Amino acid sequence: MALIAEERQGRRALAKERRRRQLIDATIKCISKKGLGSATLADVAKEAGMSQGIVNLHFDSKGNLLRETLRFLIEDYDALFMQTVKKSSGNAAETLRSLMEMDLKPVICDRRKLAVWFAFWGEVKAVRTYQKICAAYDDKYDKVIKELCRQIIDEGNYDGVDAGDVSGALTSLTEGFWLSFLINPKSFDRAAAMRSIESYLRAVFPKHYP
Amino acid sequence: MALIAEERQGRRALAKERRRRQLIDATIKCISKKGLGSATLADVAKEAGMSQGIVNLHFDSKGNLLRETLRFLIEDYDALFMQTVKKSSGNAAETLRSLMEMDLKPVICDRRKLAVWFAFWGEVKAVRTYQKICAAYDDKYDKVIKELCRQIIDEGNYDGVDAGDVSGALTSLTEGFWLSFLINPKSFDRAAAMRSIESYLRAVFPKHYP
DNA sequence: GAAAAATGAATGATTGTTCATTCAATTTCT
DNA sequence: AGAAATTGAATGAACAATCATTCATTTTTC
Repeated sequence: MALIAEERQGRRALAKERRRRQLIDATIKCISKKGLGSATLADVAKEAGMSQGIVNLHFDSKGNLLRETLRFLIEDYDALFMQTVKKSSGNAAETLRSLMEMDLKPVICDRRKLAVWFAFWGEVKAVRTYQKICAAYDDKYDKVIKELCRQIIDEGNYDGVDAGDVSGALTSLTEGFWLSFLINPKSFDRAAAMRSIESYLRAVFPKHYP
Repeated sequence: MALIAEERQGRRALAKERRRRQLIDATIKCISKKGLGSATLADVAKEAGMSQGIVNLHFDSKGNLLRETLRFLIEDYDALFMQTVKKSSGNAAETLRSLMEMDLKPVICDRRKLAVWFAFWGEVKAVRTYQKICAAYDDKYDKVIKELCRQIIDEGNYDGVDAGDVSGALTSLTEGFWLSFLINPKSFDRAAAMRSIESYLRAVFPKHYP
């Protein structure tokens, strides 16, 4: 179906999709540079090298542009997450470690992108749409990680370890590291962060992470 | 020094300080309600039940009001942090746990306040002043917690445990929980978060947290 | 009654949105 | 196939709304 639709698309439709993507890229740059509140449509258009009214032409309104930008960020993350799960299928312990490593990779743990994530998170309580989008995906990832923990606990017969507690700790760990990196990039150390995560995994699941 | 300054203050000066405080409170409410970008000075004045030009009278500019609001939030947190350290002096392990518990107390882990924290964090990369303020305090807390970890490691002769790694992980944990609470308040469970933290402490310092 | 505080209407700058117009691509017609 | 007609993308000037800031005036405090 997607193929048929794409075949139908002439140069025009493809160009349109490209334009939207270029504008979203420009939006990300502008937000990371000036903040969500101060990034204007003129800034975005200039950053993209296009004209004043271009955003309203392609997105109708600023609100739409911002929502689509958030959606793009999430889908970008989601694709990497799913790909990571798929690649390392089979071994739960290995999958879990891969996912933790993924969150610290430069593609994700990039200050420019993180600034935009936090900008949206900062409006989550004020803008219901943002919250819904974020909450839905957070739930999804939490379920996957919890299930991996469950499997590991089952395999290792770990006593007194709750899958939910561990998965909660793991996701919080990475999100907290992101904040540290955003606020204090100089003192942040990717390797140290990964060590922290591994030391935690080793402590909780000693048989799986020797 | 603070006392002398306050004694010097007549009713007027006190009222002025009270006004500033009321305006900061109103600002916090407005930011949590509308977001940092959409909260206007008219909103703040209305929330405080005062007149249009009141913010410029007391803070000169909107930028100043926002900076002072961030400073207020931090000093508020700082006071509690220092008080917690002071109270539970003596035992490093106990102090550390108290600090972790503190971060999950309703006074701190309050969605309205957290929304404002994240709003500022979302602009950290764009507004240098915010970054400097946040980074300075983050450093301060990191040092305290790292020192506590060092003591615990020393007491317990823990091998292969790095104080910096553990303190980094602990602060990341709480900050990550704050984000979870902000995004998904329904599925967030204070007790579960505390269990996660304790499970981490138990895993890393088994002799101190049995 | 003088000084300070507070008000709220007015101001000017910023910014999202609209729209008439231009230009290029695609389709239709011969 | 090539000319004419149509469509839709893109522009940027103009518009309208919003909002921080100012200030003349009123109210309160000492």
